Order: sequence, then C-alpha cells, then structure tokens
Amino acid sequence: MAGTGQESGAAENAGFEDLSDSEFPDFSELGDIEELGSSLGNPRKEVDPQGPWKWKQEADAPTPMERFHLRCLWVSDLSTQSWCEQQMVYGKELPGFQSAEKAAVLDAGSSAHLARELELHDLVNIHTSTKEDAWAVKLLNVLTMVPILQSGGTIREFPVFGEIEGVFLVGVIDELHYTSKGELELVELKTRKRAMMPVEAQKEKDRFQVSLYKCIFDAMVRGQVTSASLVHHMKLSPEVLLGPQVHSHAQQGGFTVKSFRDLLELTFLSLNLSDLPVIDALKIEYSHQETDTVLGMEMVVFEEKQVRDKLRHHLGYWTGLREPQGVDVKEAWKCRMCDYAAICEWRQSGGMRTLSQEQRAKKMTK
DNA sequence: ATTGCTGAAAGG
Repeated sequence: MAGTGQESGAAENAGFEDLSDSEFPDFSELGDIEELGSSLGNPRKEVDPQGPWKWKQEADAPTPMERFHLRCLWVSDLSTQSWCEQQMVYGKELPGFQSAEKAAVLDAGSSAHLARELELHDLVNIHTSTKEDAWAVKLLNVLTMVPILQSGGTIREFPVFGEIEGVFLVGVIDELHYTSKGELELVELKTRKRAMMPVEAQKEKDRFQVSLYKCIFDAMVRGQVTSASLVHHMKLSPEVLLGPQVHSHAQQGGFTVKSFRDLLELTFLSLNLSDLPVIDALKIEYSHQETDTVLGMEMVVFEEKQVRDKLRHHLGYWTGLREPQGVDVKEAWKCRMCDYAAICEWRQSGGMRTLSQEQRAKKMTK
C-alpha cells in the first residue's frame, strides 16, 4: 500500500533500546521543564483561582480547534483525550516533549504494527508536495482496499475519515476481515511492555478508540461521508492536478485520473457502489512486546449512545464550549506516569479537589 | 495569500 513520502524521522526515535525498564518515568529533569512551561506562555486564559468550573468563554476567544490550526481531529487524539484531557492538551502545546522510555515503548508498538502490515502488502513510498496529494494517497489506499475486502480478503491500515458530530475525524483501522460467520470484524492490535492485561481505564480508552473507528467506517459505507464534506473540512482544491508520483501510482493501480477531483469521484463511487456492510464486531488483541505472545482479547460491545455522548463531551473542549479538565481524583494514579505532572495546572490548582466541589454544588441545586 | 502549515498511531 501507499504511504506519503515525507522524509521519515527514523533518527529521532533511535537509540532508546538500552533504557532502564523502570515502571515510572524519572522526573528528575522537571526543573527545566517548569521554566519551559511558563516561558512558552501560550495564550491560554489564566486559570481562574475560583476554580475551573466557572467557564466564561469570551465570545471572540479562539477555540482550541482554531488555536492549534486544526482542520480535523485524529481518533488517536480523542483516544488520548479520554485517558486524560489535560495531558492531551499538553501534548499539543509542547510537541516533541515526551520521556525517552515512553518513546521507546511507543516505538516498539509501531514496529509491531508495521510488521503486521507488511505480512499483507508491501509499502510504496510516494512523494507528496500538496495536501491534495497527501489525501490522494489516502484515497488510493481506500480505492485499492475496498475490492479486497469486498471479495472476502483481509485489509490492514484502512484509512477512515468523515464528519461526525460536526467535526471531521480522521483515523486508520488496524485490520478488517470477515469472520467464519461472515461478520465484518475490526481488529485493533495493542502491544504491551508488561506481560499482563491492561487495567480497566486502559481498556476503556481502547474501547472508545475502536468504537470511533466504527462510527466513521459505518458513515463512509452508508454514504454519509461525501466528497463535498471532505473538500470543505480539509480545505482541498479539487481542480489541482495530481503530483507525478501520485499520478503514476494511480495509473499502476489501473485508475485513470488526472485531477484530485477525478480521484475523489472514483473513491466515493467505489465506496457507495460496493455495498460494504457496517462493522459487526470489534475486537482488541493485547500482545506482549518482547515475546510477541497474545495476552488476551477483548470483544467490544458497541454502544452507540454512550460513544456519541462521550464524543460530544470531548468535542466540547475542542469547540471551546468548556475548559480542559484533568483526571478525577479516583484516577490521580495516572499522573504518576504522566510526563507533564510537574507542570500540570490541573494538579497545581487542585483540579481534583475543585471537581468534588463542583459535584457538591450540583447536588445543592437539586 | 497579509494570515503560511499537518502522515495517524504508537502505550500507560
């Protein structure tokens, strides 16, 4: 399958193999980070000393979508957000700031995914220079994978995209295949450093992730995602001609296309005419990184209302309806392994305490 | 065009 050919950042993740296996990150360097946090001084509103539940959104204040110059949201960001919203925000504000241990574990996970993908197809690097080209590569992948799935085959790294709850979401499904019962099943691989099944909070985040994939995929095969919506949200120009490498790869695939519009038409025609079913089953497979053994499976029950409610709550932050929140006091254990714990405003302002105040306030009004 | 710009996921 095709991938966009930006220069890979292989060098920046290299060389972490010899780090210690300690369970929690070492925060000894956080003195510097504290300075970093204040000197970077992003235009965030000051935290109201009376507590973060008193949101007074100024009418002209940019929403986080605008502030981070985002045209779409990634499923992985929403998934991180469901772990800890405040942590996800720090990740956006201070990109590239992450402990080496965590990077190494993520890197091992990436390798495992790549190995799996390569079992099914080769990768082709395609140079892209415009955003239309980058989307063209994605569309070409959809275009070549839909017939494989339609004829009962297995596909990996299937791109999904579409407007859900008013926001354009983008993601990649690990694997889709038909079960022996003829059900269309999504498989999400999760590799783990430690040879044990994850705690409930981790599972919940993973369930949310695959549920979002189903929402987007189903919308795509139901014809609810249109090329007009894609063009509008991603600010694409249908009339631009495809770059030489994209064009030649399309030709090799047997697609006669010149402009981005041609490819849009073909892709949405294919999606709408192929009559693919919605996803019947969601499966998460946890496996141990070092030994590559399966630790366990989780079949996810798709609960549309709960997923949509949770998504809308998360989108409320992005669209500026509410301030970001950290974790509830019950989940403060997550902070032990958070790279931003030492600079976290939620922690410093006693966010966990004010949350219980908020709950008490709610009770009193009832 | 004065205001440009994006690989998604990787795991806890």
